[in-house]
Amino acid sequence: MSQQIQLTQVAENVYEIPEDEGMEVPVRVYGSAALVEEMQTADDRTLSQGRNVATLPGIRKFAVVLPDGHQGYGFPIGGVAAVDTETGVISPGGIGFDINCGVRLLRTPLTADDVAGHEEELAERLYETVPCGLGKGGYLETNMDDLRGILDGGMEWMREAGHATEADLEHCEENGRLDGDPGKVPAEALSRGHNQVGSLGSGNHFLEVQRVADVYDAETAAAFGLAEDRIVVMIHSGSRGLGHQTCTEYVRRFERAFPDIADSLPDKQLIYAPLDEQVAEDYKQAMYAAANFAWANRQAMTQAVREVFADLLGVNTVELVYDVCHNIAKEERHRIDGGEDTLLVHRKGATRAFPAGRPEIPDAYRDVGQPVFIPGSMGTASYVLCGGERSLDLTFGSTAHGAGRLKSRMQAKKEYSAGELRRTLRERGIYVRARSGGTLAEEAPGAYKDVDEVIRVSDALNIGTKVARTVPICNIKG
DNA sequence: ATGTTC
Repeated sequence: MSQQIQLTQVAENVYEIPEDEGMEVPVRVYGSAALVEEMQTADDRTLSQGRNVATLPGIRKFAVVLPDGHQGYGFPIGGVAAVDTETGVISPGGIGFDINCGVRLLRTPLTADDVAGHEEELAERLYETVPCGLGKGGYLETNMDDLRGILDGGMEWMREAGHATEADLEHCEENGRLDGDPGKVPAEALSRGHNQVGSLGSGNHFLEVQRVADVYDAETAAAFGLAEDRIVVMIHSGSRGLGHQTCTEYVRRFERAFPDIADSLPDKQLIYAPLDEQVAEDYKQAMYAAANFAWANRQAMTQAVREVFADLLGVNTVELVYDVCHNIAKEERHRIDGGEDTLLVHRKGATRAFPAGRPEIPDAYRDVGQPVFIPGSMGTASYVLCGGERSLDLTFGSTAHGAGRLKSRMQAKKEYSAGELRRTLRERGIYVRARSGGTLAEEAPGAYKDVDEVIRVSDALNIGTKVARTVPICNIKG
């Protein structure tokens, strides 16, 4: 059924779908031969979706598919589309249903020896303290007024309410706040979100206690406050039901407002709104408000982690290294063909990876480069990278966001058994506490690409360079 | 990803 897309190799780890009829720009695909081959298997729509993205009005330079690219709603997950802010469009599929899904890393003063023997207890306490899985309940109790404050203020509201420090804000992309309008968030999204502040969610979301197993770049690691054997905590979560409902409703609004656009698309899921339309601006404002919610959510879980580490291990200095978004669109200045332009950069399953010097990077890291966190699949390694010097030229300042799914959730559920996975992990000293066995099977390492390979490509291309590798000690998930 | 199927 699916038509085979022809790729041309242009350099080591760099491939291209040449521009042809209907495309505004070519598609750049970054990956090793093995990773690119996985995108070319029968019925895989990653590359045809990449090609569809290249037809978007106002898209500049090239559509990007990253080494972890796999098929998603309309757009590939692991993709970047940068559009002109005047002639371009905004597309919910280029941002993702989980608005401002992202990853934050916390560092503790502990080493592996300090937590030895406490692994299971730690997993249990974290599991009890951070609501996970589908449905209602968050670590933080919030009413509707609080929710509006969160949607407007993000991490700033959290600080004013006593749930975040100034240092937390300073170590967050955008300082944990974008200028959105809570009034543009659909009422149903509000009702789904108001009691989910500080909740993990399901699927590939997790909270993991990790040990820094390898350091590749000691100087940069030191700048990030990391060293070998140090205990860190990684949180991967997003905007829960609120972001999902916001995306769903604006997809519907766009379809209704622009039936002619909907009819003309190569894929219905590519639906977009021209940026000069009011509904495009409304979606952007709602998306930024939902992004603020996601930051508050990750911050609330950070407070839960602090509570557990203080109670259980007497540790009162759990500090935020950084917090990255991997499902968002932001206006940024980029150089194309010698000129500098303001572009709306859609990153879906793509992490901003700005090199040293960019004004967006917080003071603490500006001379080094932006920290980037890339979780592997459950039970494998995760990576800390640093924004690379070539990222602005190759990927609009972006790199991958994870291992990248290889098998569908349904296929994984058929192939793997939760009990066996739990046993295998435990034999390796990793405690996994999950609310649902189904989720465990869906997230089996075999369902994902090889994260080491994804990282190797990012490092070799110098879009995000290797700083450290972390391995799990205990993991909680929905 | 998701009150996992409007």
